[in-house]
Amino acid sequence: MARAATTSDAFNAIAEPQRREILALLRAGERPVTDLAQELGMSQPGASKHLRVLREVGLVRVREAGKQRLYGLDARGLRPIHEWVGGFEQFWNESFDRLDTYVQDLKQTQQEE
Amino acid sequence: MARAATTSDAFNAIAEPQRREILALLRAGERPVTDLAQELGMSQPGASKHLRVLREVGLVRVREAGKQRLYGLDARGLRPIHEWVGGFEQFWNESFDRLDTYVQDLKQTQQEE
DNA sequence: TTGACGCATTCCGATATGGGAATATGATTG
DNA sequence: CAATCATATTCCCATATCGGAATGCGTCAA
Repeated sequence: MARAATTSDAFNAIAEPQRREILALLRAGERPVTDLAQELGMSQPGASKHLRVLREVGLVRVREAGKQRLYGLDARGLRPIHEWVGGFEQFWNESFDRLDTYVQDLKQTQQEE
Repeated sequence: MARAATTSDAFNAIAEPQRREILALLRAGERPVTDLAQELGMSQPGASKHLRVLREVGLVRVREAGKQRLYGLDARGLRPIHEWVGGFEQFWNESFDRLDTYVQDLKQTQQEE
């Protein structure tokens, strides 16, 4: 088997930096593709491809507006990620005083040898 | 270019479900490789490979303990992710009343035609 | 030393990627 | 209808993946 598809879930979709930038931009409101492409310095096909991925995982919605297609944010799919990561909050605070102490002890032990 | 390396940052590293499971398990404390492999139903080399990725992005630390290597959680690298995703919190609440409303309006409009 | 154990690495195959270039599609305008 | 604008899709390439199988390597016990 190979790596999971970027479209397999939001975790994979947001692993790509440019897609994160797109999402960030869309917080300001809906935007047409070319707009996004230009603002982020990517090609039009590039933007379209990233938007396709975001659409497939449901992080973005499209609305037809004449010639244009306006993409808008649908952040609901980010919530599970926030919750999963949040499950580690106590560990990036509390716990690591211990670990740092441990590391310092180690260094000191080595110096003493 | 191809897809970014899984080791390029924490976002990529946690895109893989099994690595997420490893991290979750490690909240309970340090564990040797074989332990993890067995508990998660993966092969030993499989576990080793995933742990390597997690180590390279700094989400995990190793400690030699005789024959064994004890892996421990270092969740600090998850904090930036939590913050980035958190930047969308207002959008998965507030904003989507509007969008849902919009969608309902659309449906109604179509029925009326 | 010889085994045995715990882990890491390497080699393989199948697969999916992101980017660039070219092209197709669809709606709008004249 | 023809031309044009806004997007999407397709093709191609270089690259990196995850998984399985086999193997390497360091540590400990007899």
